[in-house]
Amino acid sequence: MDDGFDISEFLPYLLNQAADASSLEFQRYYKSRYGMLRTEWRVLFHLGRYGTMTAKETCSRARLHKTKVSRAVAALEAKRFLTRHQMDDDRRHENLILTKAGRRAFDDLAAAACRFDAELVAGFSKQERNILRNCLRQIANL
Amino acid sequence: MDDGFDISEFLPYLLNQAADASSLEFQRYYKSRYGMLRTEWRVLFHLGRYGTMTAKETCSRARLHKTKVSRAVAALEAKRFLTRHQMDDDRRHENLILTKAGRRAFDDLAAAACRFDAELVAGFSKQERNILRNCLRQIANL
DNA sequence: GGATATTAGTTGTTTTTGTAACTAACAATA
DNA sequence: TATTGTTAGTTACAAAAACAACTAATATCC
Repeated sequence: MDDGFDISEFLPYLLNQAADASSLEFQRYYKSRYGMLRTEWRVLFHLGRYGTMTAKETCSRARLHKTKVSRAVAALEAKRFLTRHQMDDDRRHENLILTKAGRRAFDDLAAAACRFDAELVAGFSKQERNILRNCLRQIANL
Repeated sequence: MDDGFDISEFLPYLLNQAADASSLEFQRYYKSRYGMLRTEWRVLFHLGRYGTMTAKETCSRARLHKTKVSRAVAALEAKRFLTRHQMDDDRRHENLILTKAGRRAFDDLAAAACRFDAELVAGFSKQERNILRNCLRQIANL
């Protein structure tokens, strides 16, 4: 039964620990600065990065359940970070559009993310960085 | 402001997506098979891998808050996967010891973890695997 | 056109987590 | 030996997540 596999090297375990550790500081940043929750940041991030889209599209892109997105959108709307625009051809769809304030928040958070990211990979070589991100993208099916 | 950093490459984002994706199947396994929660698996994992220890030690090793560990230990005890043994020299400490059933569950889950892990890294070279795990360990401060 | 099925999104209810306050055992100090 | 402080662990309550049931708009099929 012992084929030399050490459970402490279990990838999901390492990934979860690394994800938690790496998110901590940034989480504090958007939480204290904008009172945002994780899911709200995720939605803002996708709208800021990929542009206007519907809630449905946000779900599949961000891999979030529709109830989570629904509540995050409501929260971002309450903060005046986005507005909803019902489509005429199908009134079930509503496009989510960032406001000026939403865009500003995204820009600020993206800049902060850039700084945090640089810190995280500071100790890694160019090659390590590339391999790391490539592997992660593959594991995440991104 | 645009220094060429693409937020979709943000490490905490990739890490969280990869962690979620990689944990999914395994989570289903221990949930359906043993009705275990994530934190319970974590505690079982540390006791199985590193042997008998107190709840406190489990907290720091697994990086879990004491309330989470307290509840997980209670749940594992209810499942008869571990027993508590109060220490005579300091009755605040209680050692957590896996039962036969607890050991069996750990062995089974460790074997399953091994299989899942192999699947996850199947597409990666030896070098990629090493770099990936090394980077993750560093990011997680493990 | 009207019944039925789908789809986008919301709301309500139950679990699980996070935070803070608590108890019990021990330690240190006057 | 009372007083104060610290530590291990639990419990109570508030916040957040997960899951299921719901509404409203549209599409499909008869």
